[in-house]
Amino acid sequence: MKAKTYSISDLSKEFAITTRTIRFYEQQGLLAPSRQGQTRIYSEKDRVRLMLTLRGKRLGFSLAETRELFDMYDSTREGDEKQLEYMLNILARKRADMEQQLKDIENLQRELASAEERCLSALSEVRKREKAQRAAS
Amino acid sequence: MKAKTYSISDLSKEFAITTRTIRFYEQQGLLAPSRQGQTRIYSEKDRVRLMLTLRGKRLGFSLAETRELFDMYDSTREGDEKQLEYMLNILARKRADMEQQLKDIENLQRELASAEERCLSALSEVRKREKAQRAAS
DNA sequence: TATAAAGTTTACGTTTACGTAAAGGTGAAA
DNA sequence: TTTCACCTTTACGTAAACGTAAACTTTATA
Repeated sequence: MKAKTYSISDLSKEFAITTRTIRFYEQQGLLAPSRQGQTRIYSEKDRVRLMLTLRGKRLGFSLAETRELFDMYDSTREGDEKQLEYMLNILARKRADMEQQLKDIENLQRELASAEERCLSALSEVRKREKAQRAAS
Repeated sequence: MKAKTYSISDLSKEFAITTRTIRFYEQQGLLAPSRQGQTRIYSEKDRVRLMLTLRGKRLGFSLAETRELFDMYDSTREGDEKQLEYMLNILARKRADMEQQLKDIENLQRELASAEERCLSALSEVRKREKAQRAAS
């Protein structure tokens, strides 16, 4: 039952972020580490929340949005009807957002691939010409 | 040969953004509309760039990044070897980013779906209990 | 015991991406 | 002709997400 814990620098190293960032997330209500005296002690749950927060960032979520999702997730246990309906709405919106992002990414991937092709062929053109030039000198 | 053009408010309506935003993007070098006197005239190319800029935003690109991509795309025509190699590097990085985002989205979609399930079953629980309560009164 | 290494709080600074006036020009309709 | 509606520039304001520095405590180690 020895629950694994982490120091702030453990987490900052693992996720390649500054301790300032981690404290800031706490201040924004995203993390709630326990304390040992003054020092923050992070549980596995805190670590997961940090991961989720960072993933949220990669997906364009604001910290406030992520926090809202966390809060709702927690309050879902209480089973308030209004809350549940509200959460379902948010979930539907997020899912729509993700659908859009999927399309965006697929399109961009296609474009990046074709840009890469054009780039490579332009590059081989340049190199062919260089070679010809060297041969002629 | 009558090339279609757009006014600033045309574009602001189409994309549901303010004219301030559009002018700001121009100031950041993302758009380059021609002028008729003082008034800006947007070409189809401008419109496409605006679309791409907005998509970039949805995918977490900064305006500076998007601008860099535009600039590179344009300068690719000139076929400078260094430039081409540089662009290929950037393209590779972006593709890796997009791969990560794809994974992020797939994971989040799964989680949203399961959160929705839990939410719905919690909701039906609540309603069942309410019904029972009404019947008992 | 002193000195580094890691932790803390407080607080002002910075960048990005616009928002929000203020003050004015231009052309068409009433 | 005046009154809209739409355009312009200039410029200060702002929210989000940290960066950075100062000043201090606690713990480990030489």
